[in-house]
Amino acid sequence: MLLEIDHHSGVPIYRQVIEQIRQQIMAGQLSEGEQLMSVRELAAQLRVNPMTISKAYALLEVEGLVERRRGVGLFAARLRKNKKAHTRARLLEEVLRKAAVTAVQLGIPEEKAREMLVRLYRKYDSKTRSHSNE
Amino acid sequence: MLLEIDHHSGVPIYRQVIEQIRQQIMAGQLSEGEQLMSVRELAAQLRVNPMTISKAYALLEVEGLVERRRGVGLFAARLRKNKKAHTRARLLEEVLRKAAVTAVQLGIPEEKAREMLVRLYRKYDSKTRSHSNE
DNA sequence: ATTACTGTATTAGCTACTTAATACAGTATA
DNA sequence: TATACTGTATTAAGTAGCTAATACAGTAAT
Repeated sequence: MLLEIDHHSGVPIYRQVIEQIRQQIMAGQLSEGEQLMSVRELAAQLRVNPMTISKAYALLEVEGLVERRRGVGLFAARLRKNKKAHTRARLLEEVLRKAAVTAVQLGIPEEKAREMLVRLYRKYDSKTRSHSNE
Repeated sequence: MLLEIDHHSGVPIYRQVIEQIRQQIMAGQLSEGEQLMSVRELAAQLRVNPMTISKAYALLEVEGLVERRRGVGLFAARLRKNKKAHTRARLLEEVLRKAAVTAVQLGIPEEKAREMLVRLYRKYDSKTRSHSNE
């Protein structure tokens, strides 16, 4: 498991941890049931206080993405395929909802909003593919 | 000009002011060149410190949506139609970009993201229409 | 110049959030 | 029980952001 923290981005450390672990789980890079690095281990790697990691883990558990077992460790939750797809859809819906509200408020036609999304999707999709070959 | 502030939403007052005025300008409810309420007037109406309003106005000017003239007042900017459309597109693109990145990261197909956007758009579009008849 | 409006720079206090230090608690193994 | 790992509750310090009080500055009309 590789995480990178940008201490100068302004984004809180615990949120960076959450986002990166969430994506690794959602993208299948972390197998279900697999044990994650311990609080202290990850804290040492990132040169950060253990409580900061513990907080990130706690919020990931609320999301249902990991299971914490005191004295044992932290494990990627075993999600049903349905659950996994559902979680993905929920995460996407959050951001798409904001976009939809904005479009409606500004009086931008559905078609134009749709085209803009597709253009942006393809832009980032191609970026991702090129990165995966590095 | 009618604004409503929710002091308990957690959203800073100045941002609530910005968002509501921005929307009123973008939706054409505020004519171009029209004078807006003065800093002190709006501050009194919202029972807020004048500097809070001034800050909101300052940021709206950076966006190019209003013009401040010290000693005179604040006016809705005279935007070319192109400029107006451009501003709208920029505002929408900001939120759509986040959605596109999320969709790509989660491996959600373009088609599904597009369908979800359309569904949400229609949902909020119909809500807006029904409200305008109240 | 005076008056009465406009907006604003500075400063300070408050609050919420983030992070960290410490001490504590659960589990597994010998 | 002893040890060595796990995670965690409490507390406090630091920081950033928001709001407000005050005094200041520009404009217009008298």
